[in-house]
Amino acid sequence: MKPRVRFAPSPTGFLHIGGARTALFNWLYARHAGGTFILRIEDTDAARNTQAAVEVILNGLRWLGLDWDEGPLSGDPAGPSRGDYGPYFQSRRRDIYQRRIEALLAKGLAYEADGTIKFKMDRAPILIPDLVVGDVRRELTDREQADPDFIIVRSDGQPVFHFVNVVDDLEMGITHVIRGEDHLSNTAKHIALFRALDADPPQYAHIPLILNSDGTKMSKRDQGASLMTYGEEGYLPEALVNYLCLLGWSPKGNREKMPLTEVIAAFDLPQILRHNARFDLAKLVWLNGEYLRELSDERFYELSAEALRRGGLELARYPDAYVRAALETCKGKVKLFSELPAYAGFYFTDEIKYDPAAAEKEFTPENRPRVDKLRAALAKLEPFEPDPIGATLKAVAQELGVKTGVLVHPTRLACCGNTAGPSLYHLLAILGKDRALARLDQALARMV
RNA sequence: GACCCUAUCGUCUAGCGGUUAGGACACCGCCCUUUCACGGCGGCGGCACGGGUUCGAGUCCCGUUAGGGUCGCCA
Repeated sequence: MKPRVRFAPSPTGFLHIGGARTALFNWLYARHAGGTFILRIEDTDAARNTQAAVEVILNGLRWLGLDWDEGPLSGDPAGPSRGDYGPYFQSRRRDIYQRRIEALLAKGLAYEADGTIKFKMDRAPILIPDLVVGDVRRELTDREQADPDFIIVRSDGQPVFHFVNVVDDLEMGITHVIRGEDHLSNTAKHIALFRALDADPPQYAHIPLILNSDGTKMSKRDQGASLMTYGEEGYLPEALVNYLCLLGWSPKGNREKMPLTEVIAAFDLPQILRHNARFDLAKLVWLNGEYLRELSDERFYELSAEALRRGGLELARYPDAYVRAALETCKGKVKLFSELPAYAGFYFTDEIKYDPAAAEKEFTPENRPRVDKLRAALAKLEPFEPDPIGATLKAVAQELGVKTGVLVHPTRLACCGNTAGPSLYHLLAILGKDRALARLDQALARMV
């Protein structure tokens, strides 16, 4: 039987990074096993659900490249969907839940209490077979000893999570429930519910949680908790996906960066680690840099331009060829697109802000005649291209009896405002002789 | 309070009774070099603690400690 797995988020208006990884692991397993990946929206709590909140989830999954075989195609519960097990919004499955409630009532496995309907929970410990954790024997806690039964229908008639989750997994033919370990304890309730519904529970695989870098629980408000921020801050989805694969699962063989197709081939449930993992942003950044370096020129250009516009630079004022040439000098240099406004901004403005410490060090009276001599040489240079520019720098330095670096540093600072940046020879060529000389003059004026 | 899960460098991990405990990120040197980044070389750094079992334990068992999770008319 082909596996059927699902990602069943509640539309709260954002997609948690942990939820994204849960979706990823479900997706990976489905793709690995040739199964079906289903997206189901758990919108039973009407008060906090909106179409926009659902769109956040859909867009998040799309951004990551996690396509679902069954599920909604839009955030509209009444809108189109794909698959034969719909509706895929719990808010549209009221009658299904109602039938199941009536069945439990008829069998005496549920009863009314204070306007709610409660489920008659098993008193004996329940064995939870788990593909990741192993067999877990769950006993009742002291509070549950006092009253093991739990509410499955609220007094307003709305069925609650534990119940709808089980009913939907049953009705949708879910074979493997892959979810966060925070649900492990609750699984006893779910298994009892499956039994009461005369059904075999699916196989469970509880995956470890993602913690903050300090080891605390990652909650909504924590930095990096929201998937959306990664796109905004210049991360590539393929880098994030790769990183997420490495959190709680290992390809073995000292592999780090690896194509998704290979991850799919190697991925399996029993190899998932049992302990929580801390989110290490530095490693994500490194991976992002690795992927960014390999990007096609076109995609690099598009994402870079977007990042620069986001940073307030007016690219439209410059010829497209100029923008492309400028951005090409940045490829392989930055690890995040969000670094670009600071890194490449000098290409798109004439107001250079010098790094104060560097200015003090480089814009000295001693450097004035050197830069002046270089300026004169560059002014006569034709064609104004990287190789001859480099040769000029070296020649002037030699005449001056100094290392090339002595000229490079103040020149770079004059043109970029920074001590680090793209290849100086290339950047000067792209800036063009007029702009380059003007920046040199501006810097020269400060060297008194 | 009860119940459940977990424990290898700072972090992510390899290890599945016999290893000089391996790799990656980060960090620190050196090399390369027009800066930075990349790349190359090297360094720092770990089996939480205590008992067992065994000829032999990072690996198996128990306990302690620590971290995480759950016990809702949230999901």
